[in-house]
Amino acid sequence: MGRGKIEIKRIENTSNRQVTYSKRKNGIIKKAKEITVLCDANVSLVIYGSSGKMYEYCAPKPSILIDMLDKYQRLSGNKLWDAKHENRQNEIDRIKKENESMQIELRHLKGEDITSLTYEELIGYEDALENGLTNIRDKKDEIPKIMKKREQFLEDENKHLMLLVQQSEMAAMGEYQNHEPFSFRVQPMQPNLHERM
Amino acid sequence: MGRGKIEIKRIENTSNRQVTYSKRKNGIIKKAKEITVLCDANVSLVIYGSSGKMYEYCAPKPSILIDMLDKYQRLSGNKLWDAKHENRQNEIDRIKKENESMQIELRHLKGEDITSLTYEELIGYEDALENGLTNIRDKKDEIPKIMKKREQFLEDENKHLMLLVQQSEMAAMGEYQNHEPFSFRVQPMQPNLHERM
DNA sequence: ATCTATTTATAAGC
DNA sequence: TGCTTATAAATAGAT
Repeated sequence: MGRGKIEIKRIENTSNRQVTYSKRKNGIIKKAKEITVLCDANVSLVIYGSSGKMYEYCAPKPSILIDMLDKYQRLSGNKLWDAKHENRQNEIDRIKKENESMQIELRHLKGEDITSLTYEELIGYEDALENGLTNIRDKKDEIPKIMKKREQFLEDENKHLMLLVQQSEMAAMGEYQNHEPFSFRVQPMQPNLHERM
Repeated sequence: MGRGKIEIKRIENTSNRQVTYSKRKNGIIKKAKEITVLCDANVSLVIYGSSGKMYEYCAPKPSILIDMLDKYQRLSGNKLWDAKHENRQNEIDRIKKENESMQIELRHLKGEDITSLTYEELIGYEDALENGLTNIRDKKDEIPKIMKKREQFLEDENKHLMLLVQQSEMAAMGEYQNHEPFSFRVQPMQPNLHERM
């Protein structure tokens, strides 16, 4: 419809294509709006020109779009975002299962809900608990030793500092006598000593 | 465009509205296809007539609808299904966190990764493990008792069955002599005895 | 963008 | 629905 008839095939001339795109896009949007009011239909319309990021959209209300598409999915059987969701749902299911089994294991280790366990399972848990207990106790027993060591270091550090203080005082007295500047820094011998045990 | 001009407002006559809907729907779809070919644009189009469940859809390929809408979301800032997804994502995050902390706890209970634990935490785990161990051992120790009990029952049952067998044999001999039918069923005394311990 | 000659879409009728 | 046709709308090409 226009000065000349055109074939329905890609318009090769770029600027022509752009112009036609723009005109027809408006036309479609207009039609969409018209059918919406004339026949109280719901229309969702999204158009992208190849020429970039332009898009247009039209519906009775934007907020309905999602509902329309939902409906579309249900009626057509075509999956839109459901496909995307499935993965997530699978992930959720998987994690939930993992979660549940861990919860059960934790409860069992705490000696809860063990009525249904077999003798073999009980032995397994017993071993695990004994093992854990051994490890925890070993670690726990290490700590007093570390503390003792630390105490020793602190004592040594104290002595060292005392010495430095004495030197400092002597130096200050010397400076007072000689009017010569003299300074130094107090450095801990064990800089990492205060880290967590 | 037609024999007469019409105002763009709801067509009150129902059958007229239906006809117009149908015609214009086809028109829009045609236009959508045309612009797709002419300007290599992407068009998604979903239409619902109020009159029911009818819908139509058009795009270069159905499969890209989802991508188009994704793009639309990103470009327009309008959230379509993202809103729906957010909930799920939150759920995943929440569960994952839960999962992780359980995993850590399990490892700690097994005596792994305990280097960073404080003395107090170690004591906590020690208590928990001792407690669990007590419970598990109690349960474990119960089992031989139950087995003994079960044995006893089985022995009793055996005796009972022996008796019945004897009676049966005697009855059979009687039947042989009297030619009178005589039957009964052997029932266990403890029907639930074979359940899991 | 704006203008028109033309093509297209479609309202009304059957 | 489908077909027809007079007419309204859309738009291709030019400005």
